Amino acid sequence: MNIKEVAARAGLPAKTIRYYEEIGLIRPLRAANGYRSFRESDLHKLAFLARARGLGFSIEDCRALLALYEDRARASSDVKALAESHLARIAEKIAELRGMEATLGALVRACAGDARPDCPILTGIAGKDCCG
Amino acid sequence: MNIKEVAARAGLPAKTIRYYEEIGLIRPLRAANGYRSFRESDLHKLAFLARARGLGFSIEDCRALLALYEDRARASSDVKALAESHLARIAEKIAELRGMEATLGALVRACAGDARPDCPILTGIAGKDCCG
DNA sequence: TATGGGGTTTCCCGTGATGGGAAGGTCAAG
DNA sequence: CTTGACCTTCCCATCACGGGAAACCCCATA
Repeated sequence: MNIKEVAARAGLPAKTIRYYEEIGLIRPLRAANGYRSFRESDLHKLAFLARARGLGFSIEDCRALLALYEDRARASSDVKALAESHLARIAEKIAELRGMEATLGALVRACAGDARPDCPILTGIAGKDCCG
Repeated sequence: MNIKEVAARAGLPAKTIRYYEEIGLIRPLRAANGYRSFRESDLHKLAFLARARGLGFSIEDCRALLALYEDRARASSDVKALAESHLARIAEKIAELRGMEATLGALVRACAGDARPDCPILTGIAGKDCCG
């Protein structure tokens, strides 16, 4: 399989696939003409990576997940620990964003949004009572 | 005021303040020795920037907000439009993160997390039924 | 056989918003 | 005069790619 087909099937840009090879996440073979030659196992790994990235795992997390995936002697507790720590990061981010949403939402609701210059959003950002 | 004091009072690292000058968000004076010399107005702008960044606005959004803040002839509708568009981006991100949280959370709950290799998290990421 | 068009390769630069750290100038206190 | 804290500029690194150039490869058609 050449890179374009594998890209289509894994749902990843060709650029990303080359990058993943460069950082050692996959090791496709090479044809005589220098083209990358992907096996089914490469495609499988790329699809795994695409899904893990879609769940927000960092590249290094993905590397660890892939290693666990390929290690038949793994303990599921190792996988779960990784996933739980990522879940915690996700929850933190959500909390942070919700804080922003609440603060900014209140300012937006207080703003008339007309042609006049008076703006609670600006005074809110400027004032000491903002972003508590 | 030298940079360290202004950094402490604005709640920003000195590095960040230098960067903000470099990209033209602030224009502090210079003392004879080459040191930056911050006025109260610079401090005020930096505090504004720190809060706007804390609300998740991008640097370019901050530039626009600062311009509006300094423009006495602004229309509050312009500010509100900017803020609402940012609020929408925040909501999108929250939705995306909640999707991840739901999917990954379900996988984590299904995983025994013991010494055995069987792991619904890995098969979930590997399988076609993962990530919507 | 030439030509065209698409696929592929490597290489280098850019992103956003800083952080780290080196090399060197300046200032106030002891 | 020295020490140590502060300041300066400059360059490189982050993270996960994306854009685009220059060159090579393959296949089909005229």
